[in-house]
Amino acid sequence: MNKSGKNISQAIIKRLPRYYRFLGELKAEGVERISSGELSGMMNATASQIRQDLNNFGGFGQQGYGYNVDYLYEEIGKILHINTSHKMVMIGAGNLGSAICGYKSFPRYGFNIIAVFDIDPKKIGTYVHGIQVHSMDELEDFLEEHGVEIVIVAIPTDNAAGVMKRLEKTHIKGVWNFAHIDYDMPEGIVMESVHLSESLMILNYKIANAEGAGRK
Amino acid sequence: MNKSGKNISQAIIKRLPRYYRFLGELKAEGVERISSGELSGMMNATASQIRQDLNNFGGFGQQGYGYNVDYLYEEIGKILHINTSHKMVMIGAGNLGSAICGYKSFPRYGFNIIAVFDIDPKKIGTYVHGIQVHSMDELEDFLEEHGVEIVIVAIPTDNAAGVMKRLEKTHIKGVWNFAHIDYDMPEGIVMESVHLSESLMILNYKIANAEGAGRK
DNA sequence: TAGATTGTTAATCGATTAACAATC
DNA sequence: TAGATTGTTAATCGATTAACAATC
Repeated sequence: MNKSGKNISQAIIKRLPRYYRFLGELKAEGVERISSGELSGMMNATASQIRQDLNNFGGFGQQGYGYNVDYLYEEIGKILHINTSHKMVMIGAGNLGSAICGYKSFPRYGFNIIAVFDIDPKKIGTYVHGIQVHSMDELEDFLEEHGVEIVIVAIPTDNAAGVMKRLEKTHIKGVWNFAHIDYDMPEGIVMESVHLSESLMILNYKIANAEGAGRK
Repeated sequence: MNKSGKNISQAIIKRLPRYYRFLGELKAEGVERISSGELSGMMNATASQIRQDLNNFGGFGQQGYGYNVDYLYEEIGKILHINTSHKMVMIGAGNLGSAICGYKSFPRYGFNIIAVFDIDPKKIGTYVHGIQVHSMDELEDFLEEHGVEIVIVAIPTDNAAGVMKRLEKTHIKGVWNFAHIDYDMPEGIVMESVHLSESLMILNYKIANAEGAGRK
């Protein structure tokens, strides 16, 4: 899990994928080694924070040398459990659900959406980016049968709580939620939400309160 | 701006839209007043934090009574500058861009996407959820002419840096970015990013390291 | 008035940054 | 070896929580 069994803070977890992205870019550019100081310049973070963060998981660097890019990329990938296969299904064949089904880079990281579910009878049996749309009636059986790990929820708010209630009784491990809802999943099921409209509101706040927003 | 001109932390800003959402729900249910204690129960936050957060912007409550739901909803809406009209354009007529153009709730909050831009000549002149697709050649002129405030960027990573470079020379106020890129915008342009794949990686990490993930 | 609950100050907790000894 | 840079401990900073006087 991590170096000493100690708990990793949310703040650190959120930074891990960003480290992974930057290291991936360095790797692609053929950079062999990097110091925390150099990374800090690229990432708008202190070198100290980078070293602290990484040391929660292990001593990946070498004094006097820095970090080997390929190795560190690999190790963070392991921490994030990337490149092991993850079975997912999408609930909701609307605009957003379809768009996510079309994400080209997901399979590359081992994230495979193997089915879509929708309540609209007209959509059932059709295909979304090559993935078949099933009836919501089949949901629980399908999840069980295929050992689905992650369910993506991309449906309107009104139906969200009902779907969550169904999901909490299944053996899935995580919900990736795009509905405008908070929901307390039971222990054993993790939920990560993307609240798009909240993100837009934050942007809006920042625009209104930007340095010098009053001037000009 | 805020009560005393003091700086509002990122942590607080991120919570504001969530308060707004919960208050909107209470309002819809016809709840008239709520105490920080009750809200705290609903929102998984301490009553103390709620009162602290709100008091950065003003004394919206009343001792012995709590907060009037309608009034507080209204006030947070003002803080977030919701319900004033915001002109936006979308860059990228792909799956994600189209999906966001189809978001029904945006116009309700004053967010209006008035044009889409794409590099694909085949898409130019077509419509995405009723919004016309323009050539990228017209971008700068269009932004200037219509006084566009926010640009949504939903394009592949490869093209993102080039587009950001063009945007930083315009008079827009904010970028809502879905591309897998970080970019330092000049002062006066705010950027808020939604990194979907990072969110999925975080979910993945949490699943792997969930309490009892090792057991069963 | 008495009870409730805010607004706000003080205490605590946690996360970030700085410093430096260890070591490649 | 000397120089560089990590890993890690200590210091600082900021955010959260607790406490309570103010007041409706």
